[in-house]
Amino acid sequence: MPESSVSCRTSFLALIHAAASVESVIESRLATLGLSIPKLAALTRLQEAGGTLPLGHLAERLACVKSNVTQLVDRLESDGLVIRAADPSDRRSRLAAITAAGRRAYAEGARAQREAEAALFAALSEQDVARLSEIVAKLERVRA
Amino acid sequence: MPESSVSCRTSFLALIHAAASVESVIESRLATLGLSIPKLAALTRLQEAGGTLPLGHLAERLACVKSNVTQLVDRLESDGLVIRAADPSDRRSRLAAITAAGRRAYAEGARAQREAEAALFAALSEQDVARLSEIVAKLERVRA
DNA sequence: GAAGATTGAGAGCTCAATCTTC
DNA sequence: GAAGATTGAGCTCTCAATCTTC
Repeated sequence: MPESSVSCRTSFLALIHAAASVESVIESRLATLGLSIPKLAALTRLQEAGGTLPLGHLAERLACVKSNVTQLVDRLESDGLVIRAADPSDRRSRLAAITAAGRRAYAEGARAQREAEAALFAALSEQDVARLSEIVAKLERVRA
Repeated sequence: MPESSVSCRTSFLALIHAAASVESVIESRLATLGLSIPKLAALTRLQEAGGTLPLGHLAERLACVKSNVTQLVDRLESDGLVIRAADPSDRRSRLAAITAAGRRAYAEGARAQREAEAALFAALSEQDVARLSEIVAKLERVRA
């Protein structure tokens, strides 16, 4: 769990960073299943797509760079959760395919994630959630 | 800039993650100065401490593991921003000492950070900031 | 033995360069 | 040449093991 602990003092950004660190609630639950957030995210996209996806598309849906997916799938593959297969329609392309073990891991991971999120949700009122999205939207506007 | 882009869809955690990604505002400004958030954080702690700090203390103030600081100081050292010195009082200990270039980098970096934060602040009302800290506090409570 | 720091291995991320196939 | 994927180099971070000094 990397999670830039070093930056935890950027005055008001500290708030945002602290908020982000609740990710660790989910992270630790997933860790007991041998999963991580990036791994579960990949399995989720794969599952959503029916089990198979060219690496490039997976990268898009994960909103990250292709080389990142190459390595993520490497790890997933050595975990036995995914395998690479040839793409019949284009020999340049490689398909990431979820395995039976991958589906099981996905199911358990998704449940753990739902539960952790429910706990987080429970701590906030509807109004809190609304305010949070509003604030985030304002902040996002600066970013551009 | 690592910044776990892959996890950007954990339903409501997506909000928090999006918020955290405003860090990139600061990150890119620092990048033009050859700095990063962790590097600037280390220089800041050093500056606060009068220019010198045993690596272990630096790790504490940075709220991270010692081995992380070892490597961070390695990079800072090859940037010429910090040097390692012997600790006269304890031969086990090594001192990280900020250099003249390090002080200059700190000054520029701190200014860039202040400006970026001011821009972020400007986007929020006082009430927004208050609400945000409140929400973060609630979330933090779950984390335990 | 305990406290400093470092090293080794590995997860997660990025960019630039490369290789194959279209 | 452009689109797939991969590789190489590097940043940030963690944990476990090691080495030196107390």
